[in-house]
Amino acid sequence: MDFHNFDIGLLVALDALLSEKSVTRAGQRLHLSQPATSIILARLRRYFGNDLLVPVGRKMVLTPLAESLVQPVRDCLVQIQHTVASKAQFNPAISTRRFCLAVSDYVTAILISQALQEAAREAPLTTFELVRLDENIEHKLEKGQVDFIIRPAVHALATHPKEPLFDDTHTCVVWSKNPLVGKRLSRKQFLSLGHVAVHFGHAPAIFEDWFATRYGKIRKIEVVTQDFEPACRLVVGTNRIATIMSRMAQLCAAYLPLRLLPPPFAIPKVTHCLQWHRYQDQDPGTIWLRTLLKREATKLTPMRSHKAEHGRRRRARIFPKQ
DNA sequence: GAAACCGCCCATACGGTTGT
DNA sequence: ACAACCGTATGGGCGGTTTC
Repeated sequence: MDFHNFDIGLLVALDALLSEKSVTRAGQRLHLSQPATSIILARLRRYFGNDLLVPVGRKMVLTPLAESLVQPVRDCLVQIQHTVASKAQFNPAISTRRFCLAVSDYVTAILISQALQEAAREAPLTTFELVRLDENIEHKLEKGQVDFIIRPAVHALATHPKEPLFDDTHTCVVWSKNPLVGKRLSRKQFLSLGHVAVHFGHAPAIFEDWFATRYGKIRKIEVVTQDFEPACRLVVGTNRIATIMSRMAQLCAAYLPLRLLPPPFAIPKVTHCLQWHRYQDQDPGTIWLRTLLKREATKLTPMRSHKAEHGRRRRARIFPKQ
């Protein structure tokens, strides 16, 4: 193939220039000086026979040709990045690779903490970065800045592969000394209490979304937090209630004065799935971590529905263990 | 309102460094 | 030795702010 002196360095610089729309900022991103970046821009202009970036007042704007290059150039770089990674051998025993996972505190608590213990045994030199499920997370996956996203399957992207990991139900959480709630929770009580809601940046947690769609804004949401664990802490010492994933509720109840109650609504089970970039589908390192996460997920105890749980407790009272 | 000033940004000239 | 690339210094354009 003849690229007429167009090398991958120019492609990386073009990507920086197109996304930053500034020679100075592109230079900072490329760890080059502004003049060096300006010369690269001049080379790109000669190559394409187009100004690419033109000054409008104090800003630089993209020409139509440059606009048309933004996504193809990005796709091309992501594909190169993943191709290079997939060609490299992955040996867990000696790999120093860094994996970036976008997860909630809930997934970290119930799955990732265990999975990383196993990873430390199999691949002691690998490192991990856990990032929040913020509004840019899909963009970060597209750009190759995040290797995996673990979140409810209903939020998964259709454009990238995914695999279900585990199911969970919802549980209502109140302070153990909450005087307004007994052993059971009625719909009337649920609606009369102040609520602690969980929102991940721009998006509400799956229960909040489900409830709002079904019943509208009929709850008193008194506190909004970004994670599940703080939601549990924020009901302690108050008459508030939080509705969160059951495994997280059980974990928190082990060290916080909480009472767990079945929700007075039939909330559907939530399937959490693992998602990765389509270009990483054959990457040996990604396959290793996918396999490990899937294996750890199967070790999670299956969640009983609350109806079954009630029945089990009743049977336990009737037929106590000897 | 106009001029002066300032800050930001880009392009160019020039010299140093590095690899072939 | 030469080419390629980089950084520093510098100049010019532009817009915003200040001063008169």
